[in-house]
Amino acid sequence: MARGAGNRPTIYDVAREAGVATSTVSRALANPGRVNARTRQHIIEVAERLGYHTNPIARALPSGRTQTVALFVSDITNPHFFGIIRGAEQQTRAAGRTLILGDTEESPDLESSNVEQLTGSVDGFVIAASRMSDEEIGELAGRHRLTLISRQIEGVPSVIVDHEDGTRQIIEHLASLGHTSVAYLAGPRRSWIAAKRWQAIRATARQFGIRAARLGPFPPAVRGGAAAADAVFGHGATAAIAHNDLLAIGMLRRFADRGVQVPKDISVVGYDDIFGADFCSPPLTTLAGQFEEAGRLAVDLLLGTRGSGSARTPQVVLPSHLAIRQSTGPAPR
Amino acid sequence: MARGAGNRPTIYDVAREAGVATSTVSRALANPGRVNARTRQHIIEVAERLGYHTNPIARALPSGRTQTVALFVSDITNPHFFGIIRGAEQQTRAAGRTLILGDTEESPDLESSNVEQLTGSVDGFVIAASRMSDEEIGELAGRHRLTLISRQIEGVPSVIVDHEDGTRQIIEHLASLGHTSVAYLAGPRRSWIAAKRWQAIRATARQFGIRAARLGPFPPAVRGGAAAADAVFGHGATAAIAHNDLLAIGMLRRFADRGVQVPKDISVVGYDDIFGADFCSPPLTTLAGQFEEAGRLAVDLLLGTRGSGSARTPQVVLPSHLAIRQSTGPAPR
DNA sequence: CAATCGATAACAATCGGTTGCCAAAAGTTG
DNA sequence: CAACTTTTGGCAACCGATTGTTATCGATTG
Repeated sequence: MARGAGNRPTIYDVAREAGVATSTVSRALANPGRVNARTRQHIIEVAERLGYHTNPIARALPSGRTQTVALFVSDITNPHFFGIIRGAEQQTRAAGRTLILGDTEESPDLESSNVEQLTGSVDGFVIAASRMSDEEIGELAGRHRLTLISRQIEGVPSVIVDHEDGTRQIIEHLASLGHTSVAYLAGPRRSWIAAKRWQAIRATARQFGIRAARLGPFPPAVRGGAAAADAVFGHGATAAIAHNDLLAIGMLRRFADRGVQVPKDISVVGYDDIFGADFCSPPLTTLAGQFEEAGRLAVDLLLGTRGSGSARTPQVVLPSHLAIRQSTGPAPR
Repeated sequence: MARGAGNRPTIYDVAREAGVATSTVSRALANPGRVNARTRQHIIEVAERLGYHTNPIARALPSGRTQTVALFVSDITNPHFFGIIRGAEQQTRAAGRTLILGDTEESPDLESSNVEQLTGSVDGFVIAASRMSDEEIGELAGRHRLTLISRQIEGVPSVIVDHEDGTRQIIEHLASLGHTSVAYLAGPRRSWIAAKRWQAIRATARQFGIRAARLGPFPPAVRGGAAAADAVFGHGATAAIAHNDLLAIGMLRRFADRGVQVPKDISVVGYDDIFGADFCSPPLTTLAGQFEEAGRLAVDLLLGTRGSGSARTPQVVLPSHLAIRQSTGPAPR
């Protein structure tokens, strides 16, 4: 049988060297109090000398706990997720765990198959911007420890950034600039948050007496921006609310190419405040949220670190605020 | 003893249900040919019906192979690494493995302690932009499967993007624009690639009869740009070569704030061609490399997928090309 | 001085697969 | 039909740690 790489010393080596039983070594290392202080000290010294490290695989087998958390994002190339990844990585490490990262490429099937594949290797899952249906997620949540980011479902712990209030801020901002017709450049059909954004836009626009139209969907990436820009230009709205910053940045570029001036001819707003939103041209007005914090919280919820252990499933809503930059301005008359 | 989460069916359940021995189940699932086709079919059906999935932990224990690869990056917030992460994730998944991501926060100690902690849980390590010394890396490479990105050390497999030729392209470009004095805004002291870049800049500049100065080091982040911009302005060089695009973008912003015009008053060049380099203001001239490919290749090398198994340790050098945009122009007279 | 009690350490089962070896069954040949 | 070869399946050990249970030892106490 192939030996594990490197022939690292095992608990048996330590036990033999220290002249005690393996169980004593195990307890000395993990469970102080069950073993004499002197013996314990001796064992620790021997372990140190031999360069012993406990084998995480062997430890995980009986307990079923791997000290590992998986994070899935719907598109690893979207800078929006960097904050989430970073926060989750930090918090996971702070809890002495390890983070596994997966890209689900906007595919609900890849999500569930990834979960299936990693079951047993991880203690729980954080899924950001899931593309699965409510039913699928509910079913998965029943069989695994699972926390959501940017998705809210009854009975499943989640962290989202306040989209309703955020969208209100956007509409209010545009209304105060005199816009009376806005277009929402929609995100993926399966995106829960895209649906919520449109709902909020429509409802708030009505309150402010603003016409709102939904165009698209478009790929939520820079390359989707050209079609989106052309669509909104054809539609005639004076303000465009892009599903996310990637799309918005792509639109800015297209407008520049076509000689459309932003914000003189048209205002553009995005969501997420990603890296680059503050130095694109013109700098983008966008809804900012604490996504790093969202990543941290999601891991906390998953590990049960946070909260008084109340019976209710925690549904955290983080505040959002509009970062107003130069891509929005007074409506053309 | 706590049962593993969910009480998933084991190979024993399948064996009992199918009326065969566990070894037969194991072989039927993994080793076709050692078991009768009919029996095998039956076992597979039973496994399917029971919803059986092999427990990766249990499988890993005897073999010592976890089908898992770890990737460490020196700063998870740097978009430069996104391409690498993405490529590594893709290739890992393509090989049926799982990627573990770690942030080492520019700290050599965190690198080695992370490696130590994950030893036994992963089959190998990919370290991008390692901050460890050659000796430490060599020592680590002796005890673990290890591949480097953006770092070259005798005897350790690695993938780098051609910095010498790339730097030659930068200097040549600046020379052709009439610049006679360039400044290199240095990256972290422990960065191998920062040292290499400066070497190449100095050597090539001499060939072209250009004066070269090294300023810094500066934090390789947008926030480092202000100090870097002021330094190069004070120095008087007409062209600035920033250690990376983050720093370059930070400089562009500072120049804009101070009313220094790029490229009329000063030219700016970066390295990496990160997300945002093409839409910052002005768009950044920068050295582009195939970093996604680098991530893929590094995983390939690690897993031994690539190569004819030659005895020499593979040291891949990927080509680079200068993406010329609007941040460079003729030298002011 | 003996009985009892507590602290400490050892034994052994267990987690869920994999695999070397052997035995039984099936098939082949003289 | 017997002897022999080839499949095929089962037994059992093993990976390295954890943990419930039991044995042992010394100390305390009636």
